[in-house]
This record gives sequence, C-alpha cells and structure tokens, in this order.
Amino acid sequence: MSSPPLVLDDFIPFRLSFTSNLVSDTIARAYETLFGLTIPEWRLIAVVAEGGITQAAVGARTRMDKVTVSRAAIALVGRGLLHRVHNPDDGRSHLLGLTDAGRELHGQIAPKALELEKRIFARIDPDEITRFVATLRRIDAITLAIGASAGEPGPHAD
Amino acid sequence: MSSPPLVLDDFIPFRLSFTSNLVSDTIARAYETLFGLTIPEWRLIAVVAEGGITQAAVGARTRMDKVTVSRAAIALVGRGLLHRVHNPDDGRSHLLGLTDAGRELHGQIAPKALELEKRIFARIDPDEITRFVATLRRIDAITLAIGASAGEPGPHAD
DNA sequence: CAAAACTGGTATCTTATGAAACCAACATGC
DNA sequence: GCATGTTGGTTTCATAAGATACCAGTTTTG
Repeated sequence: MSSPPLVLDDFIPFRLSFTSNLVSDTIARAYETLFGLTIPEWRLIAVVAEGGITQAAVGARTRMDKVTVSRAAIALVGRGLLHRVHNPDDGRSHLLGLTDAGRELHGQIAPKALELEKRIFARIDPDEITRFVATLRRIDAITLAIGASAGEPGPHAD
Repeated sequence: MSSPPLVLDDFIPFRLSFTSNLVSDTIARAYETLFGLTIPEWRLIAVVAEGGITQAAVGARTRMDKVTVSRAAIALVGRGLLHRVHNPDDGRSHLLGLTDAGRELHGQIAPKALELEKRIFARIDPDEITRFVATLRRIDAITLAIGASAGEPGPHAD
C-alpha cells in the first residue's frame, strides 16, 4: 500500500513551474530592458491591441488579478499608451484602447515577442509543439474543473 | 516582411505561464490548508527527504533563490521539522536533514502530493504525459543555453 | 421606485520575493 | 602567513502581488 517515492525532479507540477519560470524570467527581462514594461503591462497591451476591452474582461482572459490589471492600466494610461472611453453600456467600466503611442509601441514589441518565442521554440519540432500546447490546454481544463470545487486564484509572469 | 499577428492566447510563453500558475495555485492551496506549508517549504522538505543536502545545493536543484531557501530553512528548523549538522567538509555550510517530526510529515505529505498530481494528470494518456515532460525538459535546456548569455534568475510556485 | 444584492474598479494593508550589502569561512597566490 | 578573491548563508531594503474593504454604478425583486 505504500506510495512510490516522490522525487521532486519527476514531480510534474514542479517541472511545469520550473520551466515556466525559466521562460518567464527570460522574457520578462527582455521586456523590461527593451521597453520598460512589466509582464502585466505587456499582457495588457497585447490583449487591448486585439480589440477594445474592459479591465474585467482582461482579467478573465489572462487570469490576472483585477488589482493587477487595475495597476497596469493606471500605469499605462499615465504613460500615454492607453486611453479609456466610457463604456456606453455600463457606466462603471471603461473600454480600454491603445493610443497612437501605444499602438506604435505595440508595433515594436509584438514582433520582438514573437522573435523571442521563436528563439526558444524554433529548435523544437512543430508537431511536438502543437502537441505540447494541446496538452497545456487539456491541463487547464482539468485543473479548472477541479479548482472550481476548491479554490481558484491567479498568476504572474510570462 | 510583416510579422504574423500576435494573439496572446496562442503565445506559448503565456500559455505556459497560465497553466503553470493554475496548477501551482491549486497545489499551493492544498499544501497550505493541509500542512501549513508554503511552496518553498514543501520543496525543501521534498528535496531534503531525498538525502542530506546543503542549502546551496537545494538552490541549484530547484532554482529557488538562496534567500528563499534560507527563509524556508529557518522556518522549518523553527518548527522542528528540519535540523542542520555541521558540514565536516566546509565550515560555512550545514547539511540539512529531516528530524523525526519532519520525516513523519513528509510521510504524510508525499502521498498527498502524488495524489494531487494524479488527480490532475490521470485523465491524460501516459504517452502524452511522457512527451509533455520531455518537451518541458527540452525547453529547459534551450532556455538555459539562451539565458546563459543574457540573464538567468529564479522561480516561485509549484 | 426603494431596498437588497451584485459587479467594475480603486485604495489600503499585508505578505512574499528578489537585489544588494554583508559576514564568516574557505581557497589561492605570493 | 597574509592579501585577494570566492562562496555559503543571513540580514536589510525595495517592490510586486494578493486579500480585503470600499465606493459607485447596476440589476433585481417586491
């Protein structure tokens, strides 16, 4: 009845976290030095660039804490990269959008991000990557289903 | 010459971080409520259980910051779960080991961790998991190789 | 339409994490 | 044996993140 020995090195949640942190740190460093952006800020720009969206929606899509989103938004508005327009459908929320400056920054940063991604993943067989991402999504679904009955908080780095 | 559009949802570093955080948070919550342990503390116990080891070695294996390791060690020693013996080979470092209480706690926690792991990954085909972990390790190797020439800091959650 | 319950967003407080400075114990070179 | 540099570990300080409480608008229900 005894369990198999637990070897941290083979413990999947550990491996997942390990790799994620490795990649995140590498990328975070690049964003920081290249554009002076934190991960949440970068995420916000990326999501808003895909179309006008409210903070709540950003939180839902990225799983960032709403406080984190709020702070990132304030910072970016302060830097003139983001603007808000009153949401006609809901007086509480504002629709976020990129300013010209924001759009321009996004124009610079997006290719850079894709390049970074490529630098890491280019050496891996495309099929393998496809399967890998599919597995990630599967894990998401399962974990969300489990977490729904327990607790379900949030993230940080890329 | 224009890049493909960047969709955050398909950006692999984001997906990786997303899933990692999801899993980490679920597990962290369990450790916290069940055993009053933080992730670094739990990691420390897991690694030390595999054999006497110094803090520096823990840091190398888990990629935890040495400060984080230090704090976790202090906390666990304070709780009587860990003890240190002078390292005969090096007067600066101590060898960490589990106390009886620590060993007992580990005996409880390890199966629980494996069970949690199982709960998430049991529904996925074993081959798929094997490939998934292999890809994680491949990404580690690549990222480390890249990061070696740039920056290379540390982690947090499981 | 007023009271109750809810939701988007922000301000405040607490805690976790990393950077940097620091101390002690090695290791080398001379 | 002693200056110089390095490494294990802790303390201190700055900051990022989440929990909580809160406010202002919104929906519900009676």
